[in-house]
Amino acid sequence: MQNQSPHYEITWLIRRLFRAMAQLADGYLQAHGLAAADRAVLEFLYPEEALSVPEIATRYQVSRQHIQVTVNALLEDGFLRSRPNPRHKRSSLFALTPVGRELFRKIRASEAGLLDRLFADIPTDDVECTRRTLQAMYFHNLKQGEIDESS
Amino acid sequence: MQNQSPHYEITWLIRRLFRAMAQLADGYLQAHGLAAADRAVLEFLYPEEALSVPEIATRYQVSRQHIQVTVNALLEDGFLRSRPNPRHKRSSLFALTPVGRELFRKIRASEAGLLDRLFADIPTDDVECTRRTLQAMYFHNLKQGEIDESS
DNA sequence: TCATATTGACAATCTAATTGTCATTTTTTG
DNA sequence: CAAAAAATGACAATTAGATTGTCAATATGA
Repeated sequence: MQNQSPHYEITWLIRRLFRAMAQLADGYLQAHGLAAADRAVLEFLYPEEALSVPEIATRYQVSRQHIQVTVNALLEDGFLRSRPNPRHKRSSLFALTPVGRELFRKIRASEAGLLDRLFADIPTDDVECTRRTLQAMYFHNLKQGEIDESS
Repeated sequence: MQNQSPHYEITWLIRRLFRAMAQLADGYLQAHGLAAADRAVLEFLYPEEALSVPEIATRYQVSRQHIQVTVNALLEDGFLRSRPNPRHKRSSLFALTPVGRELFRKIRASEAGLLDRLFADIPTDDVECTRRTLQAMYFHNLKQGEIDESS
């Protein structure tokens, strides 16, 4: 895989890194009894923003039904609370409870150790350059993929 | 998602880029009647290397049974051919047929247009820096994840 | 108001993958 | 060389994570 174009190599590496990261992530997510979709929902709500089920589904690019189930379970477990949606009377907004916020904080702490190892030998400048580049790719990519997020 | 640590942001972007890329990939893969695993097998065999089913499974980090099914189907479709394995008499090696090679070449051509758009506005230096960084992350990551590939 | 769209709930289905099992080699080791 | 251990291919059952379809109950907007 070495002698390909740099563009191709980067996408190849993104695929492999995603799989490797997902595999590592499974470990600590399972320890908390969570699935990847649960983590994604918590992540979307970790900023102050409260979102409705359809909004989360749109951002995560999955069906609203899937997120509905995920959110209902997180609600049941006390990680989320709902409050009225000023924009839509039937579809309430969801936000993290203190417990839910603490849970996501713990998940992030678990990840931190892995991240440190993953980036151990990478110079700071390269990290920043990579961050900037991937961000440009992502938002460029998204525009052609007909999404309009702003966060 | 902006005010996180750069490390965290990079992994966040990798997750999002993977999903966005996978979604785009589905389009042209389906057009060729292929699934992601098919593409992965073709990709592993696109270099001259001929591999056995267990070897491919190890590299792709999935169960050998899964790759067995995939390889059998690709063989049936005439994209792969088998030849004796000098290292193991029962487990034959697989390589691309000319048709299979041409198929993967076409897939890569379909991807090329998407890649160009994805990297359209990224300076060459940034591309190279990102490639180098992700590669370091991947191989660092893999070592701790008990894999020992050499390609 | 009335037509259209959205939402939540639930069921059925789908896909990609894992795990389990078994007979058949193959390899290793005593 | 013989016996034990491991690897392989085939097949079945199961799982996880998601989609799609449907429907009744609201909401929204012309």
